[in-house]
Amino acid sequence: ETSEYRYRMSIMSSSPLESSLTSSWDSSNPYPDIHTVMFGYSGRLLPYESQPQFWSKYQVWDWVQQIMDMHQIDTSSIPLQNFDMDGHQLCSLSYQDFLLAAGSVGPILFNSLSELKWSGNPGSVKSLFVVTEMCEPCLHPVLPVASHTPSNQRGIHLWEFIRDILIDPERNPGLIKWEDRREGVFRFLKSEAVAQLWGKKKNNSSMTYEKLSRAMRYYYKREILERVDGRRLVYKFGRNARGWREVEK
DNA sequence: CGTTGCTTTCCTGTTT
DNA sequence: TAAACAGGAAAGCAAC
Repeated sequence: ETSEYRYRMSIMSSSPLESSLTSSWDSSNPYPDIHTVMFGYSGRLLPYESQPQFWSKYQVWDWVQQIMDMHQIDTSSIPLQNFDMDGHQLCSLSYQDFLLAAGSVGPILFNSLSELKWSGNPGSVKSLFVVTEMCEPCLHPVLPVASHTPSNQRGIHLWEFIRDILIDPERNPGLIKWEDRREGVFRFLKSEAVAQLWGKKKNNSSMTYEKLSRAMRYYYKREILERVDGRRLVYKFGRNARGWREVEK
């Protein structure tokens, strides 16, 4: 497994991906550890680790955003809703489909996907072993998703929506990151993307971080959130926020 | 129908 | 300077 590991690392180190990842991971830490470089945010598995046709729709989003980052394109310049699909659907898109979905960015995404289709790692037993060894969520399994994704209850609250993205790193496409897991401190990495996703949930295509953050500020009074001063895009769960701790119930 | 809770929208001003 | 932060004010809306 050592050779495969070195192979992976050499790919990662020589690509623009590394700088893209480390800069958005934590600007205060110039020396990201192996875990960070290999798995990115929240210990999640990078979509590059498997074949695109098997990506979840969250991994598709992740891929789109990382390609945009690599090309220094603002994520908000294309409607991410157009990529609300899983890897299988993504792989069946034509060049024309990409043009329609992403305009001038379409060809970039199309070419990137074409490359991945050819060089995609089949996902061997060894790579799965490495993932199991290093993936934090595997060592500390989160509570069943069903208890947090209300199928019977209508109308999810914003803070629950944020929490559910955070506690399920597998599905968190680098949108929000824990700053201090135990204390419940977290930071928005892609504020506008989170707003779009929230808007999608509420069937509101005009949602922005500006408006989302106003709702977040209302949570301070209700002690669902606590203030974190001087740190942009950073929030902290308060005493009235439930279901975010690692050991809770 | 009216109330209530939770936003959503808009705004002006301040801070980073 | 752009992006966030702060809140007041008021509208929207679904549940009750």
